[in-house]
Amino acid sequence: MSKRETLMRQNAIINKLKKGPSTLKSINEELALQSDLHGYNLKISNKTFRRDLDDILSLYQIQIDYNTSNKYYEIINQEDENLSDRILDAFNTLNALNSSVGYSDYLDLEERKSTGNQNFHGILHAIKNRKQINITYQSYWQDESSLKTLQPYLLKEFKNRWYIIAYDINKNELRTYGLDRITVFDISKKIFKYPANFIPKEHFKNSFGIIKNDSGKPVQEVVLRFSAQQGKYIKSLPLHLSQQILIDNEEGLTIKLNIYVTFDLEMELLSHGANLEVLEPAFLRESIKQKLKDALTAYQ
DNA sequence: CACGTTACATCCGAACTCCC
DNA sequence: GGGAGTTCGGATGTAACGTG
Repeated sequence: MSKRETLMRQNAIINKLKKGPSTLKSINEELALQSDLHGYNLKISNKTFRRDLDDILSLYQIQIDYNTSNKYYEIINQEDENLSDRILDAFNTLNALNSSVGYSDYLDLEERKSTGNQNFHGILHAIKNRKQINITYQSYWQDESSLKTLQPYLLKEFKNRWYIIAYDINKNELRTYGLDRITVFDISKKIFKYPANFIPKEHFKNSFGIIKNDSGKPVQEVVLRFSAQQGKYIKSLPLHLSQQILIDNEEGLTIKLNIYVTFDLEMELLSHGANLEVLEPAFLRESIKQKLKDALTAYQ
């Protein structure tokens, strides 16, 4: 059974359950149907089905549980649907590209900088099998590239870039690395233990993007006032899960976030320019004010 | 009774090696 | 360089026991 069949099978299980809860029997029927449709053999034993559920949880962050009272399987965590959808999407794209080998004359792919996706499968494999990885990493901030040994926990997408959340053996702490900055990648044979207390969703609960907390300050109540026009956009596409609307009228939109003040949050706030006023906390208001002043001096 | 867990044997594809 | 043979590790299935 090829790796692609495994991926297709797990995709089929997820898609089936996304349509609604299912008994094991009807999942097996769906797999048999898909096998006929695509000419693959996706039919499996109960044991492999169990293993697939574990894999789906660790790879796609989708939890599938058995509902004892109703006697069916169902997807439990729908809140983080975006992340798992994106991972599924990436998988499908990769599969399509993999199966297109030999067709390069007929495919004209968009030119773009590598996002590090070539390591996607390998890293997922390492996360799933709890294998340490060795990477050569070229930081944005340093000229020299460095060798790192990581225990990978999670792949996360943020603003069209992919990041790996991993425990850095040498630094002795949890770090985030951009896939596009990884120049050399290999999977070691060393197995690590996935920490029971690490819950990916919880880890980034109070973070804006992929930086957990670089200021060392506790979670802040950040109050922001947007122009009425920009407010419409912010309402339809909230900045953060914790976003609460305080005031919403023709003068503007005031919102509150419970969030760490990080570098990437400040960059986001600055990108809204004159459409945004930071009200609280005071240190953030001051920091943004200073950065805007600095920006202005370049034009004087 | 149906699912969950653990242990172990088996199978198969991928990678490696060797030879022509 | 590539085809045949070999090795190895990961994926799968079977079975036995646990659990609620």
